[in-house]
Amino acid sequence: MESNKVPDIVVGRLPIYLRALTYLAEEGQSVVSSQDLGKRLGISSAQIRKDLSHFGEFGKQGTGYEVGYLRDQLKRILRIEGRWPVALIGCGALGTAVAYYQGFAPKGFEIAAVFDNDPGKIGQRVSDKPVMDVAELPRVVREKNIRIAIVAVPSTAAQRIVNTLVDCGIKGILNYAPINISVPPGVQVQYIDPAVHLQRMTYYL
Amino acid sequence: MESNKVPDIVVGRLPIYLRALTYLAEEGQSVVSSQDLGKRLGISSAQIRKDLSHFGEFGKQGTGYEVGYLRDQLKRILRIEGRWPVALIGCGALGTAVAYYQGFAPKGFEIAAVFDNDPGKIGQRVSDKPVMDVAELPRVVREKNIRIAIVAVPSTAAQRIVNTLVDCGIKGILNYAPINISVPPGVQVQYIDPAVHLQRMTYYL
DNA sequence: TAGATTGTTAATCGATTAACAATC
DNA sequence: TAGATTGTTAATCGATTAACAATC
Repeated sequence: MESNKVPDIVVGRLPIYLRALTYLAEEGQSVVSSQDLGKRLGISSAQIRKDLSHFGEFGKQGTGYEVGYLRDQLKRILRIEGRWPVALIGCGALGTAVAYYQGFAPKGFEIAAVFDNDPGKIGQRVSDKPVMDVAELPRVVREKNIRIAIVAVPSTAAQRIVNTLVDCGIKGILNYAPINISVPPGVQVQYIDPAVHLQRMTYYL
Repeated sequence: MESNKVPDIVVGRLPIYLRALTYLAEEGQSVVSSQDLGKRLGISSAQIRKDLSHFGEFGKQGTGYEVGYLRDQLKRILRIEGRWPVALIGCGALGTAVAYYQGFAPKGFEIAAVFDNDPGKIGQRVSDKPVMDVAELPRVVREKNIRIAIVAVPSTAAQRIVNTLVDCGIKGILNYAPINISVPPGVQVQYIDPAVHLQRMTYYL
């Protein structure tokens, strides 16, 4: 095990491994080799072994990896054994869809609070949660110990709300607004922009 | 200009550059240097110049890049001068949200047809488009000359529908199902899995 | 002209892969 | 034991960066 700095690109692959292992566990497969897993993901077996070796020794020579065990270890490494509370900012069409999305809970996240700045929306319920005034962000973030936020506001409002979030102590932001935002060091940002993914494909068509 | 094979990672950054240039053009900025742009995106100026150099010479020494011109060149390179018709498969909560998403049109895509296999949904309208039977996929894809599809079906159905799409001649797939799918060479796949992005951040929290 | 910035080369840096001893 | 597969090392491959001549 090398306990130095693990490359971001390696950390970025762990959730992909985890997703595949969770699937295999559901399928009832109890053991998987790096070769099996690699074939499934389009990744070389050497890369999988090297990636995992950053965190420890999880396999058995001649056999491979115990699916459930490796899955749990990856959850531990990624710190998603429990359930992270997440703040959702923006309750328009996109934000509402995010609020109803079923995919977060099984992966270790729950929308703990929903915010908007439209008086017409504040107080209403979305996916069984009350929409709160953005002004309440600092209080709620503190009270619920929220460290991650999902930004689903219009592009024009994105940087402003991100600044607010950072001030509230948010350390991870998942940004659905199709715009680059800037954050201070130590704050993680990930982007979801489906159009960008489509544009990555057209070059090859 | 090097007209050999352009690395995928370079092609992948072009939509990011394009997004920033579109934004700058809207802001009324007419010229941008690689340094400006890089600072905005958190990318080195050298990398931006190197990336662009794969496709031609677009800048002017001492000045930088004309924003509108470079934006249009990137659109040309990415082949998004026109509007690509896209098939949307799956009309549940997620698919419906995708159908209503406003972000595709300005980036060069339009949902040209919506499909589901639920008789209760077929014939209804979603975002002003009729939901069609998946059985009609081959005909519609051919008639509308569709080459890109968005998959928003349950994980359990994803690989099956992807196989159908590939048989229909689809060459690019944007997959919202949280599962790895396999496709033959020559078919592009991109993934949208918000939970994976969240999991990439928790490691650092 | 002086200052700024490009496009490109060469050097550096980092990631992937091949290979294999260890061992289940 | 024989076969298979891990974890790790060293080699390879590719991507990023520094530097600078060219030139606007």
